[in-house]
Amino acid sequence: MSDSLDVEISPHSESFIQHFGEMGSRWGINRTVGQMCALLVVTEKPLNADQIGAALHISRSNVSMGLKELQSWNLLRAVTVAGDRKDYFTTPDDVWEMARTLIEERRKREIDPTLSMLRSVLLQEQATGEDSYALNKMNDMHDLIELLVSWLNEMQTLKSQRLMKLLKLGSGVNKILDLTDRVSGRS
Amino acid sequence: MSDSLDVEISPHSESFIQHFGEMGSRWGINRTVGQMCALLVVTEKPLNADQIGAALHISRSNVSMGLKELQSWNLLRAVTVAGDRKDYFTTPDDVWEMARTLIEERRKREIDPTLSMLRSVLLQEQATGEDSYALNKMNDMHDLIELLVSWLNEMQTLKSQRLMKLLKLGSGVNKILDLTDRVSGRS
DNA sequence: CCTTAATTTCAGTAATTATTGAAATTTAGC
DNA sequence: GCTAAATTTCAATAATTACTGAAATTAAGG
Repeated sequence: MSDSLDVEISPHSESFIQHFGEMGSRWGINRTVGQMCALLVVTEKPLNADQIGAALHISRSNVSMGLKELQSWNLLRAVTVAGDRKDYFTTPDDVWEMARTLIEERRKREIDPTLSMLRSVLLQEQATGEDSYALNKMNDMHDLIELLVSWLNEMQTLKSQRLMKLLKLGSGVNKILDLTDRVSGRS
Repeated sequence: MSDSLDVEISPHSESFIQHFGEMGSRWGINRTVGQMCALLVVTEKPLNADQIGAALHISRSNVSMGLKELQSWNLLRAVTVAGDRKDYFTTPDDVWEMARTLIEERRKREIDPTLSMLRSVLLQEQATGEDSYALNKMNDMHDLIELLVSWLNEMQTLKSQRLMKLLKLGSGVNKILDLTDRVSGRS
């Protein structure tokens, strides 16, 4: 059964969708995918591919490719409607969940490959000590990224409530750290 | 006085530079700029534009544009050599400093504009309560991003040593948080 | 199974972004 | 302030990436 193709988009939502389209290029994603994601976020009901295409004035095939892309980012929830053969899509309700997913995926794509590369280069490091300046830099970078990644992973294990509390504390954590230092007598 | 155009690049460094070129596209930067940055990181001595171009096999004008781009990311240190009219460039020695700069710049380009957009949309919010679902989502997103950004800003104020300690603590902070909660009687 | 709706794939084309060489501008030393 | 070296700008073009419509594939309902 074909639903209406008219998806009501308020001016506010329109701004929001446009913005995500423009920002898309600054992220690794393209305009269309950014707009699709934004549309699904601000639309309460799940949408089918035709509705998405109509709302954003893009072709059906472009929608299909965009959905595949969003799926690869784990940002899609598929919904099946009884008596309708079309697939309906929406994004997770909780923006915190989305943020976590986004951070995790970006880590996988943008940081992990560099960590692997650095590991493999440093592993092959000959005993010759040649180009020690460069190897030293790579080592520093490796350690930094490894620390960041393992910290990120630990944060990912926390419940959203806990994470929020931690974030709100901000550099206040520093004071606590200060305290524990003094107690255990470290610098 | 024209230095040699031959910049020695070890196989290790070559892998490193290639990798940053490829990853460049996943970041918002292009291949060439990624390679230039990587080259300057692993090369001890500052390089001039001709040397960079020769090392990466790119045109002089491309180097010029790339340098401008890197400059806009605050990732360049310019060095003047006595008796040489050419400009020499390198990246900051400390990879932690570079990481901080990178995170700050990415925040400015990728997060701040979205925060502004959300603020302005939410500010215009009419009393009508129309499209409340979308406005609600934007509000959630606004609060999340604001929290993240202010946390990032606070972290930026910490000294590298302090930051490292905090990162190493990881979710261990959670236990301390737990403790303070119990002491002050919160959940 | 067969039919038809729905989705995906893909080759061609459009749009965007990156790169170049030549010309213009800037800069430093005389 | 003149000269020559160094750098930047910019219009042309190369390379890449995005988008489309048509054809192929998949999947649901009888």
